[in-house]
Amino acid sequence: MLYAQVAVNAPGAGQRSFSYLVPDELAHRVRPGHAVIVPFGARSFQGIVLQVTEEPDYSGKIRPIQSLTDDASVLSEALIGLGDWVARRYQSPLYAAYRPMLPPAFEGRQSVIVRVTEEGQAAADRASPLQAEVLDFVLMAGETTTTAIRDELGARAAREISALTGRGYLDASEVWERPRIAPRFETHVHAAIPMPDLLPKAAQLRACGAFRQADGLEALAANPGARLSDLRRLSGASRASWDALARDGLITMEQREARRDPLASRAAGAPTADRRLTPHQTDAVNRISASLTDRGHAVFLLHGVTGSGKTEVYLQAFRRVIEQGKKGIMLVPEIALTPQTVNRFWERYPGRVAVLHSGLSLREQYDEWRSIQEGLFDIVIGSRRAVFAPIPNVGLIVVDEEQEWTYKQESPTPRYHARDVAIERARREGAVTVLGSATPDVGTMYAALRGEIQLMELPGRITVSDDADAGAGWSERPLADVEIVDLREELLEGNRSIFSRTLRQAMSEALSRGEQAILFINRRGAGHAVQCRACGHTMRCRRCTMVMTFHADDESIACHLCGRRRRAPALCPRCHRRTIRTIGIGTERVADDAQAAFPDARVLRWDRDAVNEAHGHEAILAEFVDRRADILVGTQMIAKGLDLPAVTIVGVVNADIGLHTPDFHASERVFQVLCQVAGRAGRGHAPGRVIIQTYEPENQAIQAAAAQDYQQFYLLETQFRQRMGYPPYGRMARLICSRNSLRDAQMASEQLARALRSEIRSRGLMRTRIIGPAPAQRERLRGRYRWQITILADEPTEVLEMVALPRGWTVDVDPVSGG
DNA sequence: AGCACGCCGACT
DNA sequence: GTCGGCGTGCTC
Repeated sequence: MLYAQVAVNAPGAGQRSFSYLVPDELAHRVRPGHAVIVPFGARSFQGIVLQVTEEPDYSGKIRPIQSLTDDASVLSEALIGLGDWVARRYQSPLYAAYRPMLPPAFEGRQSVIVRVTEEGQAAADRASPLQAEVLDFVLMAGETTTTAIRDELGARAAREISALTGRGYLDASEVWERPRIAPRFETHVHAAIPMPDLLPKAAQLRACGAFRQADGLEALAANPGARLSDLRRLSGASRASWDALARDGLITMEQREARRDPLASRAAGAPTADRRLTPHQTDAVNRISASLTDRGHAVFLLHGVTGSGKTEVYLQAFRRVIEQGKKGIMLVPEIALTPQTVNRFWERYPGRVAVLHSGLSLREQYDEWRSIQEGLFDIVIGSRRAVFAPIPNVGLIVVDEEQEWTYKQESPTPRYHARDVAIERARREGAVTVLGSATPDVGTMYAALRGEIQLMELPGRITVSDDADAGAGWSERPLADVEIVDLREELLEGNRSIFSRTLRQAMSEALSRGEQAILFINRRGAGHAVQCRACGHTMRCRRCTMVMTFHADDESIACHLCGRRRRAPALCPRCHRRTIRTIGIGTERVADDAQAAFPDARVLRWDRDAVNEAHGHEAILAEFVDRRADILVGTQMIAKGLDLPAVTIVGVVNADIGLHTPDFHASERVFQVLCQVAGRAGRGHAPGRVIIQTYEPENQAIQAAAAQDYQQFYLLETQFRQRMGYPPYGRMARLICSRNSLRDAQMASEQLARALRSEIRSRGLMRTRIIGPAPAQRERLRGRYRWQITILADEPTEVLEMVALPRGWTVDVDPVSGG
């Protein structure tokens, strides 16, 4: 007898796998990685076979697997092991850990088919009016589904179904609807007789009066192996004629899987040549390459400022990987914001790069996934989920801008960090990981300084010359010149504008030279909170208690957490005076003020709102790159890896925003984003200038960013982290409980905190701390109250496994934001 | 989803 | 004492 260990997609299946009997008729087909349907409690669910054994792993009753949904394996052995690690590390349900690895649209829908029984046909008078209505409906339809009953007769009627099945009046059976996206096949036609015989045979058929078949054979002679649909269009021969040709043994038809290639529209020209490397780049490529060959896994941190040539190192490292017959994964923080990186990969390796992202249609995602699994691509580029790409034979995983928090999945579970998963996956598959950053995550640098990660520095910025006469080469460029402007002094001297005199003058000089400027704000939305100047009341979301943001375009206020939107009030709801104003600054306000200050300049706004309304990222970006705008106003998005040579001035409108959020990463984030923004200036031949405006010029994160001094920041920040016991000096896990009432949330979290503390005391764990309970950073979310407990420990997972987590709690291991 | 189990208050 | 409501945990 064969038994299968299955990860079941059922709520409450938890972190365990379940044993099932493999029915004899499936014995030779069920393998690890296959998708199955299994009974679980009263219903059946989809599952993934993790292991097939001869002995059961469970002593209770074992039920058989119901069916196999796909003959192809959806998960490799390596990914099965990785999913187990993800579930443990991030305390997620087992099946959930596999979900990001599965093909798009994998999960089918269960539907229940109902039929009226003989008993039910005679029972109309014994049922309630509502039940009789249901019976009538089902009887009329002959056979229907519970969803159809709900749609036609309403939810109340649908609730009667179980009563009716219980009394034997209805017969219910479950079916699994095929996943909406199944592989699409298309028919290709081949000649079954020698090619030179085709045309004579066609003439012969024509002589017998089979004109259509003759036309078909002629078309086939000109296009051997073509798709049936194309041949039908070319020849005019119907499907019946082709079937006749096949029946007579003149042709054969082959079913081939049809694919749509999302990159197909891009011209596949000759690949671009590798650029000449600096000595530091050469050294980096060689070190990566050397560890590829010795099969041991290695992790590198490639530390270099923006413009130091990290991408070229990745590109040439991938070449070494491909030369060894292996493949690679390239992770980027957000695919829509890094079109230039994607293009460089595509141009260097035309036709061999797959792109995985949510912008594709489901069908495209599915096709891409299948092609990757079959090994048709050498490199997969994508955002965090691509770390789970079904690529066989991984040799290298690159995590570009590894400090970005978009690599952390916040919800739904599994709340994984793609950088850490990348390292683990590479370790399991004997591959190399390269983390790249200008401002590495404090934890990554800490690991590098401890020798767990090999550090490679790319000092300086380089300019690549593609001048053919001079030969492709490079030269060093200075970093931008950064200065801090104290906004308090501006205010004292009567300047109430958002532009300091320094920034205004620098911008006007740059614009008069025909250069471009960027204005950066560390947040999105129009003029921020809405506040009454008379009584100080601020408009907050009733469900989330978040400050609501004013949007000038439709005079509305919106909660950026739950999306609730309403008209901006004209009167203060508290004191009923007409003294409502917006406070803070948003992109709209900055764009308006910039336009007023520089009336001749063309101002362009780039933030999530502008992108959603008008055109896509690439369109807005192209407008600026093509010099159809002079000033670009934007949020974090403009800080990402854009190459904008004509920008010579970058103004940070208010560097303080974000410094005071209740999250231990606050300084690190401000430092990182300021460094990134500073890197935008002077990427061309003209020198760049960065002006950071702040009310807090003595802040050390701002000073370190202005000095572009990573080391200074690192030393400062690690002192703080060590003093507080924050990561990387120990790891963190956050537990959040969400309840309908404040009292429940508070009581539940106090109870759990007590249980955890007593557990820790009785085991004598000295290096484990429980912080809280406290209201979560977002105390109210979607109408529920949220409280949190924070665990600091060397291995928070161990602490979590000591106490069974009650219902209604979520766990975030290695959180990157405050609850 | 549907069932078993245990806890608590209302009744015989 | 028993009955039953309901919250909680379990389903290979």
